[in-house]
Amino acid sequence: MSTTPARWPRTIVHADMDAFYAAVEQLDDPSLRGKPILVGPPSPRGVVLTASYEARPYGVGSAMPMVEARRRCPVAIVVPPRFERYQAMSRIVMKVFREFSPAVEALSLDEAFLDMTGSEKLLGSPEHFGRRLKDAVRDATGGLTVSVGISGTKFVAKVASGHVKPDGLTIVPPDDARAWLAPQAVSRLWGAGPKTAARLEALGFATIGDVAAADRDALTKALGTIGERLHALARAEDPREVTPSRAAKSIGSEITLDEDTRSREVIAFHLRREADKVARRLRKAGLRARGVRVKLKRHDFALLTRQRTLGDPTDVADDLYRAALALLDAFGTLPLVRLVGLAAFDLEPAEAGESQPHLLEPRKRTRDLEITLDKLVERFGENVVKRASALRETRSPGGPNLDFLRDDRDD
DNA sequence: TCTGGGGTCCTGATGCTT
DNA sequence: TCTGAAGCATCAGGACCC
Repeated sequence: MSTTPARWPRTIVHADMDAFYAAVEQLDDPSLRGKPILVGPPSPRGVVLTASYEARPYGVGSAMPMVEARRRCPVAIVVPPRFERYQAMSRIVMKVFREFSPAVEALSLDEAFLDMTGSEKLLGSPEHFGRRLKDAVRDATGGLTVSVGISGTKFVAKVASGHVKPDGLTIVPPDDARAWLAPQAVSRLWGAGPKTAARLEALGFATIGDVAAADRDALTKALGTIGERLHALARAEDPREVTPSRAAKSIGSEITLDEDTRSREVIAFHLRREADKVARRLRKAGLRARGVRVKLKRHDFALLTRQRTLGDPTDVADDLYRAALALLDAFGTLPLVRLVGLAAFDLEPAEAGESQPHLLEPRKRTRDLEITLDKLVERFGENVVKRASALRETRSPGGPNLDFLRDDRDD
């Protein structure tokens, strides 16, 4: 075994903040420290985004329905998410990462890969720069901890960062990677979710070592290309590079309704709001879309989608909304739905200037701003607007229930 | 337990073009 | 002009990740 990075073909670090949203809340509010907290929306159909480590012994975790999490952990304090605050803290963390390597690939707000290949002369052994990275994050954030995995590939580094949590540091020399992975469950393979893991287990593969030892062609025949990929990962073969930035391929927004509906008017009302949000984000990103996709989730959780290519690329809410209405017709008789979503895809850069909010043509801004309460009532009818407003009021009690009507600012 | 919202990638079916 | 094959693009759905 060698932990001397000079002998490593590549040195990849995966850094994963510990219970990030919950940790930020505990950092900002000392009264929450040391207590079980659940970060998640107060909506009756919400799920837990992050549970603090104090809450986890009660059997709660991410993606668990909030109702169930509160049943399991009645003493937990529920905190609504503050994404702007998490984004601000994430920028601080990513800045620390970039002080260690110019090649930082953010996977989400709270985790990133760093390519540290060749940095051993400057920063010493993986143990040494791993500890320095953790200390730097703690100092820059005022106390947040990060778990770090270091190995020769992205996949092994990622599994390693999750090996000891919170505040862990796990180093897996490339020569040891395959043996280190071998006893772990197949569900730890990147790309093997519940369905694929169940199929692997049905085929007799319980551990990553079992997959590594399998015949590649047989695995590919049984599972398709995913089988080939999992076989390579299980053998610690992962040539993917750390890529600092990737262009977005789609921008979408969706909302789970507090009550299921089959009303075209109510669904159209929500599509209008999602179109406004998506258009605003397109302009902020300096992008226009060539395609629009509408997503409906049925009451039984089956997903239905319809998409179309637009004649001209757009970043205007009205264009997205018109396309969405046409797609709504393409569904035919509407089922009982619980979620309404709209996404823009086939993105391309907007022409210079048009992406800047302050440079938008007055006519274009007027087109987005023209959705006033009167227009909504005219378009959907008073009852629909009242119903949608009432639903919103139940989600944001006390708040101005139609504030989104003015929400055209490019924040 | 009863399931969010943001995405990416893959697959099979279908339709268009050559 | 018609037909079939091949290649490509588009669409809908599924699985996955954080």
